[in-house]
Amino acid sequence: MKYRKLKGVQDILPPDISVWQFIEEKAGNIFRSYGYREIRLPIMESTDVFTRSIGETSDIVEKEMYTFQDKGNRSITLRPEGTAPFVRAYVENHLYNEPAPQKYYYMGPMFRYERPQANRYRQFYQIGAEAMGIDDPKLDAEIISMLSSILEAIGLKELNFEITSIGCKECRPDYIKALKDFLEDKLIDLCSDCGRRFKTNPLRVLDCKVPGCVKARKGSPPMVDYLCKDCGDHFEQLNNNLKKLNVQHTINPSLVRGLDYYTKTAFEVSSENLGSQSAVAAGGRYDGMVKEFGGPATPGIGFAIGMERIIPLINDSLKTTDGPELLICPLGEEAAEESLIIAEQLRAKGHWVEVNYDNTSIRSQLRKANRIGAKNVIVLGDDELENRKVALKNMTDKTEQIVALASDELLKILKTD
RNA sequence: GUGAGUGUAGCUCAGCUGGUUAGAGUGCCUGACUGUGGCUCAGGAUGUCGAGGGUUCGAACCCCUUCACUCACCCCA
Repeated sequence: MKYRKLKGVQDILPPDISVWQFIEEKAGNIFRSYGYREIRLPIMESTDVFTRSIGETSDIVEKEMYTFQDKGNRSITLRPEGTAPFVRAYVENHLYNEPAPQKYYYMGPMFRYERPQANRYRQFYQIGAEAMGIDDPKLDAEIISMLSSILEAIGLKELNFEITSIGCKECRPDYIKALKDFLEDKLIDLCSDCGRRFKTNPLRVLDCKVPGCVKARKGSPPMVDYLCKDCGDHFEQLNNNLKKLNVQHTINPSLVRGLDYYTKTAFEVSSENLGSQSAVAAGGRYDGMVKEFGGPATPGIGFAIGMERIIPLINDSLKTTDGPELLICPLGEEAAEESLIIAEQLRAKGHWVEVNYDNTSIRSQLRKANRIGAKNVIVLGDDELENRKVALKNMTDKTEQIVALASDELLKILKTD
């Protein structure tokens, strides 16, 4: 084989496409019922769109971005996530001038240079939503409820909704200090990764799976205890609203976000039925980001669903392999030409009609009809051409009906199927 | 970037402590059935044994290198 696909990308073939379309359709319908409108953005941006917002020292920026120089020596990056480009577009197109909340959704590929793994790819697809201009926790509750509706509509079960608040510019530093104070004298018990995390991103120590670290951080102060008045109230109201909306969730104070721009609400949905990469969707509030992008101070909240994370959870029965409504099997050259004409007439009426191009035995043509899942078949030979009548055979119940060899006669039969 | 596992037919995989001509199942094609499918039966096609090097009288099998895939760590949807 001369060429192979790049590491971490995948070819999505027709049997799987029906699953993708199912998800996209369900999600789109629910988005629109909540007033979210589709937005389509470029898959590449100026590199600094990401470095500033995601955080210079985050793993994504440090080692996972597909970045290259274009012919004009500009640094370009294939988007590793959807929110930063969205905020760029939001500001650039002055979308904040529309009445708040402004609500958008998108579906498309993201790119991260990571080692591929089960349910993790270098090119992966996200379905995302962003709601701008409102900082009321009712909106937080509503968007989480919408996410829940989408996942439910797709038929996912055994999901865990976890939420927390990671505070804001005011209260988070206090908490980080408190956490570091707590961990300081336990540093020897932590794994080497956590030793590093202690310096770069102490919050990360909270979700380390190494048993020694789990033990060492026992009794560590929870973030929610350190929230300022504003963040604390926000979080409390969010919880109340979620209860009223009947969204089952748990509070996980050690939930950590990988991106720097998040404030207050952070949430994640995971599945017990995936491998190690169990997060199917995640999101949070980003109240400072629009201003950082040069727009007016505007709160925002959003989430993204990982397509590749939900697809393995979907029932395989959605993988359909449809066949044509009619396969025309000609015997001989004259019949073959006549077949083309009939097929064209039926297609013009919107029917899926195939013509068999192999001039082989009727047996082998019917075998083929069976294999491609044709619903009906007509055999077109010398007799049929002469009498202008054909037997239209239903492949499922084996019945045959003699009809005139004319498109509208055939049409009548096809329609009743 | 780190660690482990796996590469044999289109697909799933056998192939003993190295032994001569590399197999099975499934799928594919054809026929039995002169113009009627699925079942059955018979026949047929398809492999640089991932690649390169080495050891050996002899390598799919042992050794080295390399590539690819998979899973996990890191991190994340």
